[in-house]
Amino acid sequence: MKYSYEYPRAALTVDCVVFGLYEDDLQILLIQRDLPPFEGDWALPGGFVRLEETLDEAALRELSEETGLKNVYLEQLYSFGTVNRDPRERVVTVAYYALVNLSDHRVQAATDARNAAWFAVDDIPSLAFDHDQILEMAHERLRGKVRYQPIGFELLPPKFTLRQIQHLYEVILDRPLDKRNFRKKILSMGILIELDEVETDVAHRAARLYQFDRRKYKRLTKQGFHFEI
Amino acid sequence: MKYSYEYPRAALTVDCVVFGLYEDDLQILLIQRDLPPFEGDWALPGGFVRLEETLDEAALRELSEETGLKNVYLEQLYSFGTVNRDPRERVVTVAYYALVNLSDHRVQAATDARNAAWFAVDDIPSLAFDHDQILEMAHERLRGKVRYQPIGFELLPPKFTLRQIQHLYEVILDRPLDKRNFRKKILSMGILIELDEVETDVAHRAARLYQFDRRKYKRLTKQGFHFEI
DNA sequence: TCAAAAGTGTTGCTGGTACACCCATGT
DNA sequence: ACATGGGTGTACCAGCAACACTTTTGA
Repeated sequence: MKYSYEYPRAALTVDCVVFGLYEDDLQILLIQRDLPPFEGDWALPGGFVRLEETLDEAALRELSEETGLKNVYLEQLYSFGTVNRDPRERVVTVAYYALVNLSDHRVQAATDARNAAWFAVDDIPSLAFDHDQILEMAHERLRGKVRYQPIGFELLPPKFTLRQIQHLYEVILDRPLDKRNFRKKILSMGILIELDEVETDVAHRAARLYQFDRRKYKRLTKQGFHFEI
Repeated sequence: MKYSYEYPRAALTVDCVVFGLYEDDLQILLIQRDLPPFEGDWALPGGFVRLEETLDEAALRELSEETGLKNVYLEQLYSFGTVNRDPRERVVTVAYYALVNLSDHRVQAATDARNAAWFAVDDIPSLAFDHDQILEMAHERLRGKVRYQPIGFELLPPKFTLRQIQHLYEVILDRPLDKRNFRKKILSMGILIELDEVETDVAHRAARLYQFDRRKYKRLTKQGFHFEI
């Protein structure tokens, strides 16, 4: 009890909704709490903001500490400040969402190490605090933003097939897309690099691999190009 | 100095970017600071969050206290938490933006009472703290959101002409729109109520007045309708 | 040879854009 | 009568949606 202030202060935390794509599911990463309140319940990874770090830094640090994840796409979502969202005292949280590529196996291993687990977004246990609400908003934001910003690529490995991107959009937008129209559209944007490689270890015709061309995307954007699915 | 905690805590504030439309300009409301730091500089209205109020409540309270504004459209923008954004100590701010209807003359009067003033967004003095950056983000958000959510009406009086809406969009989007196409589009959405009234006190043919039909908009939205200019 | 997914074009329709003149009203 | 903005329709074009079959590959 060494830090005193003239007026009472809320505690400040960050929480992260981490999305990953695993086979046919959009998943999120949860941590099982080992302390009250909500002991044993699942919660979003997160923790207190330190005085010497920015909000973004706090979110990245907590992610790394609690889940081992690094180099993820991270974006601020919203700040939640209901008076009684934490039963102990007033806590305001700045929520973030992150997109990670699950097919990178090191990521999987890193998260296995702790009391963290992946859950399909449409099969989530009830969460601690107001984390259900945070998750809901993050999911909505992802569904919205994925359509007009090329953030979907963050959920895929660096080299991917057209089928994989289409599948990603189908899972996130929760509706089927026409194969030919989808290919026509995404290729016509000119933001994919067609590689001289095909996928391996598949029991059928191997599909061509592509890469997202970030430089070209930025260049086009400056010229008024607008990504949209 | 009566409130002590085990770990140091950042102070938490809210700040509001208040937009209004006045003739040919999109304007924002600023407060002149009468205390250091940045004494005499212009800043966004805002202040400390109290423990017994939510973030939204804090923003509404500060707006009311500092500018007299009530019943405004308010939406959370982003939280700013750079370590040294306030030279005194660590302060994290949750920024909001508000849209007000300036033609309501009581609003004008209320804001005249204090050291507050309206500035055209493209002629803003340099602001205290990181408020330039907050303003920039709010402006961007407004430009983006006005196109796919019917928030523009918040800047107009309850009864308005088609010319006024079009002008609003031209000012915010900063480009001219075709009169016939604009009218066709906005009327075809079916979210305007055509009144049996026309504007008064104009030195030419009076234009018909319309009202935004919130109920109908909500109904249509539930049926999958998507507003877009 | 079978199973599985890759890859590929055309047509119709919808909705956006471009564009100019007459009308109503107040001064 | 004139100045000012109100109000209106059409033609073209681009881009979206719907739709099915052949090819490649590994098992």
